[in-house]
Amino acid sequence: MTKVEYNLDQVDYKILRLMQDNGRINNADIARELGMAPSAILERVKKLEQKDVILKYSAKINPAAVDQKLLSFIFIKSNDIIGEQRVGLALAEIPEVQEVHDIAGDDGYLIKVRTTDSTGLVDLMRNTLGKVEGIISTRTTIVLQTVKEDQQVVIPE
Amino acid sequence: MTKVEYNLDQVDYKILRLMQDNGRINNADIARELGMAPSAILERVKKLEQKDVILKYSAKINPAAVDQKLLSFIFIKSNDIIGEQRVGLALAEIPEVQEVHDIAGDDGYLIKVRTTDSTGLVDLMRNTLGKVEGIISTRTTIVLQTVKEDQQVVIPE
DNA sequence: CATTCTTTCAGAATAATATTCATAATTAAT
DNA sequence: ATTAATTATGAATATTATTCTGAAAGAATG
Repeated sequence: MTKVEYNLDQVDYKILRLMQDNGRINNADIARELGMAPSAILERVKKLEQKDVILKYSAKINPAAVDQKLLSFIFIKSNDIIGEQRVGLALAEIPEVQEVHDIAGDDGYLIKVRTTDSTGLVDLMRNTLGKVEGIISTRTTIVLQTVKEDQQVVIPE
Repeated sequence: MTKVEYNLDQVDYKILRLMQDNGRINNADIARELGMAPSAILERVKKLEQKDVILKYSAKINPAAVDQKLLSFIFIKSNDIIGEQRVGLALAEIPEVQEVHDIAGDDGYLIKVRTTDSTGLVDLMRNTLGKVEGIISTRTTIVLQTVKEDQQVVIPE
């Protein structure tokens, strides 16, 4: 348990807002936006990366373009002991599983899964989930339509 | 309803894999990786952006670093008619709401919300959700711990 | 306060990448 | 086959990234 101090200031927040919105914005543009030198921006961005404030950069790909049209959420009850997460880690290794959350109340997980279609989902549940030791039951929720989906976080001040 | 043809080939898939993993990878590096000229990569990437295969680039920010430590999922029952989504669109406008999915079965939505803490969640539910017309009921699920969270999509071939 | 230590920034110099464009190669269409 | 359309290359130029030195600003110390 390492308590981390982030100590971000107003300038950091501005940089984060810009980069959250456009992960490929360049230092020169950020510098222009904030009225600073590019070299100063570079230093700050590197620091933000090192402090794990910025965790990753990624291109968001249209799931339909790669034939992953079905989105589902599955509640999974497991026999994991509190704290450990044998099942959770096994679930996390499945490529179609985008998220694994340990949830309160149900000694279980909520996972988010993308497959080609319902057949792909059934296959995944049978062939992959079925082989994970410790799963007691599942309850699947199919998404008909996604109205919003991003990971933009609210940045203070 | 516009049926779109994406027509992606092996090279596109390789580019997508690289960019999904590192949204800031540069054309020169992709070119080296694929044994092509940087200018050719640039053209393809631009095309992928225009065809909405690549939807967005973004920096993933550590929620804890900006004091958004609590993640919750909320099922929301609404009186929206099938197809319309008055409530869904209203929910999508809330900055703390990262995702809004129209789900099968319950004439309702599943939303993903980040707040500072449980107090922030209660405030949001009272002050913001409470003002959305058409919400019949809610059921909240608190996330204790996240094991995995990304939007990496499985890319074929 | 003065001094030291630390952090952050600016600005210049250089390295690397992005972008453009004309041409060649490849692929698809008829 | 021939033409048309797409995609790639390679060179030239524009921009940006990166490094580095010194200055400025802040924090900590006595």
